[in-house]
Parts: sequence; C-alpha cells; structure tokens
Amino acid sequence: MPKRDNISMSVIRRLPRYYRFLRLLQSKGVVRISSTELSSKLGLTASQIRQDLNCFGGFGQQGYGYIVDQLCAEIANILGLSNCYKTILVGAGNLGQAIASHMSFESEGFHLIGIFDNSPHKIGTIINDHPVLDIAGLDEFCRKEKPVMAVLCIPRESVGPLAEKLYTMGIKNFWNFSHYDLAMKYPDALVENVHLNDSLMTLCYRISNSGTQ
Amino acid sequence: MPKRDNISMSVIRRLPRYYRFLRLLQSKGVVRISSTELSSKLGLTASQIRQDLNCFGGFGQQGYGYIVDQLCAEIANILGLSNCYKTILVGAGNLGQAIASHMSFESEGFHLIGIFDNSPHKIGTIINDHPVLDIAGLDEFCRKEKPVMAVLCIPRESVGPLAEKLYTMGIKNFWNFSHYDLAMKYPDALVENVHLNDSLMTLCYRISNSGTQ
DNA sequence: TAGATTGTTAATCGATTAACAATC
DNA sequence: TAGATTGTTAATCGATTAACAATC
Repeated sequence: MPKRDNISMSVIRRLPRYYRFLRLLQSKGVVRISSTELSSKLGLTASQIRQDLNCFGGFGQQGYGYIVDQLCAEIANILGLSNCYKTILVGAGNLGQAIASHMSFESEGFHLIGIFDNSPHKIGTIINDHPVLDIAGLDEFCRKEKPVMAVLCIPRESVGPLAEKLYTMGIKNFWNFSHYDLAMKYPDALVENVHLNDSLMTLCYRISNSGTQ
Repeated sequence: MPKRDNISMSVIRRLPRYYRFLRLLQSKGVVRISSTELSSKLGLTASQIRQDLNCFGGFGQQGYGYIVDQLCAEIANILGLSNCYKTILVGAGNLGQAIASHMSFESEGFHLIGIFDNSPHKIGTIINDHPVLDIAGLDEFCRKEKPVMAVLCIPRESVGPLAEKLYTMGIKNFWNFSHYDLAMKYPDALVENVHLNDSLMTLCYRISNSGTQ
C-alpha cells in the first residue's frame, strides 16, 4: 500500500460511496469508467475524484480511464473490507436487532461474534443465528474471544460503565449509536458515531428553512 | 429570526450537538456557560462556537457568557424543533421498527402519522401504537393526510418506484436509509441520508489504518 | 499519430482559528 | 471600575476546483 499518510476524513467518507457505485457498475457489467462519467453520476467534480483516488495511488490509465473491477478491488483494499474484525454488539432492542441483522448479512470488514443484553426478555432469543447473551458473561467472553470492536445500541445512561469495562478489556474501537460522548472520554479510542437524532434535527432545520415547507 | 442567509452545512450539523449538550446542562441545573467551557467539553474551539452561534444572532452577554435555558431555546427554535411535520415511514423491518419507535418517543420536529409495508406478515401489526398499513393504500392516505416527509427504510431495489410515487404525491423531504441516490434523481428534493454501511466502512478504514490492531 | 483522460501542480474557495475592540 | 467574555474582523489553514503536462 503506497502513500496513505494522513488522509483527510472528507476523502475517507467519500470512499464508501465510490465503492458502492462501482459495485453497481460491476453488477451491470460495465468495464471501464472515466472520472468525468463518475463525477456526473455522483454529483461531484472529476477533479475531486481523481484527487481523492490519487491519495492512495494511481489506479487509472491515462487516455482510458479506470477499470471498474480493478478500482473496486483497490477501494475495497483501501477500506480494509477483507478484514474480519471480531465484533460484539450490546443492546438487543429494535435498533440493535436491525444492526445485528445488517452486520450478519453484509459483513464487510467485521465479523459479529456476540450479541449482549441485560434484559431477561431478550437473553436467549435468537437474532440472525446469534443467541442473545447475558451481559453478565461479557468479561469472560471478551477474555476468551478478544473482540476488537463494539457496537453500542444501548441508551445513553447505560454507556458510561459499560464503555469503561469494554475499554479496560482492550476494546478501543466503537460504533456508537448512543449520545454518550465516547470520543471525549477515551481520546485514544476510535469512535464512529451514528447520531440518528442529530441527523433528523438537521433535516428539520433544512425543511424549516427551505422554500417548500 | 435574523441573519440566516446561507449557513453552511458544517455549521448546521454542529447545532444538534450543541443542543444535546445544552439540554444535558439544563437537566443538571446549570444556569450559564461560556464559549470556553463549552468548547472544552465538546472538543471544539471557543472561536468556532461563537462563530457558529453568531450566524443566527448574538445570544450571549459580553463578560458573562450564555444563559443555558435561553441558548437552548434559541437553538431549538433555529432547528425548528417545535414543528410537527407530518411524516410517514415506509418499511417496517427491523430498522423501520427501530426508527418508528424512536420517532414516536422523541418527536422533535416531526410527527409520525403512518407506517407502511407491503408484507402481509407486517401489515396489521402494531409498532408503538401505530398499525402497519398496507402500502396499497398509500395514495389515498397521502391525499387525505398530506404528509410532508417520508422515512425510507426499504431496500435499495424498492426505492425507485416508491420514491417516484411519493414525489408526485408532493412529498419532497426524505430521511433516506437506503442506498438509492434520491438527491441525484430529484434535485429539488431535500434528502438526508443515513448510510449505515458507509459509516461502518469508514470505521473499518480507520481501524485498518490505526496503530492498534 | 491524434484523441482522450489521467496524475499532479497551482489557484481558488470556504471553513476554522486567532486576535481584539466592544461591552456587560 | 476592573475583569470577563462576547461579537466580529482579520489571518490561517485545509479542501475543492481548475488547468495542463504527461502518457496511454
């Protein structure tokens, strides 16, 4: 892997979109594509796409463009999608179930190895072949299985002590659906937040301030 | 409402975070806060916070800071959280159920008035007091209720024709959980995407390129 | 070869940070 | 009044776009 020094988050966040679109082209049997075509389909500039890709290396051919299969593979590689990071999910509520199913199907980069909850109603139920385990057994499970990532689908109030436990068990990577501010608490942890409510509020702002009401 | 010309998305996306934190302070009975305190708690610069807030007006008092209650109310107002935009949700799968529950509880800015699905298994079931309705009755429902926003929790393949229908029924605002590119298809629509898979891939990249693991 | 399109450098634009005068 | 902190202007930094030489 070449270059890849300190790529900006702006670039990184565009990569999955490129990847998705290229997969779509692939499935349609498209063989090559130019940055100009890509840009018009994605609503970006050709310059930006070339700039982005060249953060990681020159994947195109001058005068020809990019080979879809190859570029797709390169981006998958850049994103690290062939990894199988051992992952646990905590919180088997509606959202947890949705995420667990999602990760069971499309396990690109991650492998879900355990789902935990503290509710007797949930423990023992099956979500996509995974039995929901008792959170009481978390320590032992972690010592044995050494997961590297945790998905947090529990309410804000419950995150504090749980995160502390996970962190001391060596889990430093989090996909966080709660509003608990993990990144501030653990500066060396890697936190990807999904704040659904923030997203909704942003939409609310935009609707409120758009001509159409 | 003052100024508010063309506020950048960077600013808008920080507002919900401010709002959340201020609500937290409020619940703790904190009366005033300075931009410096705020900035250290949120991991931003004081300058940025003042700059952001002053896009909408001067809410602080020189030499004193910001009154928590007041600033909170101002941001709620800016975000338009007192609205009750009539909203429908399509797709009562795991994710749809999670979102529906979420929107039923925290209905800031939106009011969920109908949940739709096409599966006989789902139709008639109850999600947080809302019966899941047959998608076949969507047209009539829309004519009668005039929803202004639609949450799309259906797979990519199903979005095309559905979005077309919603759009022609006058719905121009979408909270889109699918990978269908609505914004490109309907340039005048207001689309807020939540791409969970993109978020996960981004995390995968970051883990793969971090010192740990 | 001529045409097309990349990779890359330079120019522009926008967002963040710093500084400080205004003022509570 | 003196101290603190805002609102706002100016400086810096980073990201996007434009341009074009390299080259397939």
